[in-house]
Amino acid sequence: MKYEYTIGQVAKSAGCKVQTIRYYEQIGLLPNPIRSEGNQRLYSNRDVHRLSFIRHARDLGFPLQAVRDLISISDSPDHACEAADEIAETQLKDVRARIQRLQALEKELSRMLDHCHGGKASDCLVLETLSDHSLCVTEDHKNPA
Amino acid sequence: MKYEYTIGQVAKSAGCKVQTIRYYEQIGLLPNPIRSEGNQRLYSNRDVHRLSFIRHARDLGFPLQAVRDLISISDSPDHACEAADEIAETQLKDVRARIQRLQALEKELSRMLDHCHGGKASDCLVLETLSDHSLCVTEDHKNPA
DNA sequence: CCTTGAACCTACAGCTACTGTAGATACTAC
DNA sequence: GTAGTATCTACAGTAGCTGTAGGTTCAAGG
Repeated sequence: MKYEYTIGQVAKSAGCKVQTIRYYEQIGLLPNPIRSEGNQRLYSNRDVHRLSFIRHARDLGFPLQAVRDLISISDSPDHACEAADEIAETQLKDVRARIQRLQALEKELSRMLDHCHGGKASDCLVLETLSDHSLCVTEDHKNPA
Repeated sequence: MKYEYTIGQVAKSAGCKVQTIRYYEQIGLLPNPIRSEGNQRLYSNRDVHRLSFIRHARDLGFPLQAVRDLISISDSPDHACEAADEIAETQLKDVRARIQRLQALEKELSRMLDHCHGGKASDCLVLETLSDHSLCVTEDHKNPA
């Protein structure tokens, strides 16, 4: 196995910061890489691949713990697909819940702004609405998301 | 002005934790309340009102700095409504961007899962997709949100 | 009056997922 | 040889709380 990439090159190809890679190493998400004579980290293609797996999962909004689980699944020889499935499904539910919540927020915010644009500065509906929760149309945003 | 509410009562009515209130006080979002003889915090209706303003803004996703700005606007005598408007509008844009991003994630996640359900455990598309960014249909999720 | 238990107090550590900084060393190009 | 960039370690800081430890205060019951 060739170890040919510096941390900077790897960071660039993964679209993340150098510190992020060191952070992943520190928390055990990436293995300790070998070092050059001058004590600089050297990465193989395999390492690069793992990092891109992590970044992709993170881009998809998976929390680090889920990424950890996904890695251990994909590392295990029998690839327990159902477990990976379940993690992805949990994540999907979470994403959908967040979308719902954000849409409720959007509704309330734009309602607030619509009214305010029409009114005078003296009776700013933005501030009034914020002051008085009872003016809310939607109460959905109180739900966890 | 009557100071009649304990921190616990205020927390309950605002739907937040006691610690959160102390935290808001610490960072200067809530004024230092008066204290009872036994050194316990006592709040007025005005304090309760301000906390509910803060919580409502937070429920709407405003970051604390925006909340700070909104408070100072609503505290100022001439109520610069346009400034409040602008903050709300920024927030609305942000919410919409987040919705877009999350919808892209949703699409990719469900695509991933759809394929996986159909396939065999041996070629888990969840793990494969995560491994290979090039399998992505949407690349939108790379945009900041 | 005394005790019990809940609510309160301060001060600080911990959470997620990084990001930034300081000061030192290594590598690359001219 | 030297300049400039990349890397190294170690640690502090970010947002927005939340939890914990170890101690006080308060309200109710016996």
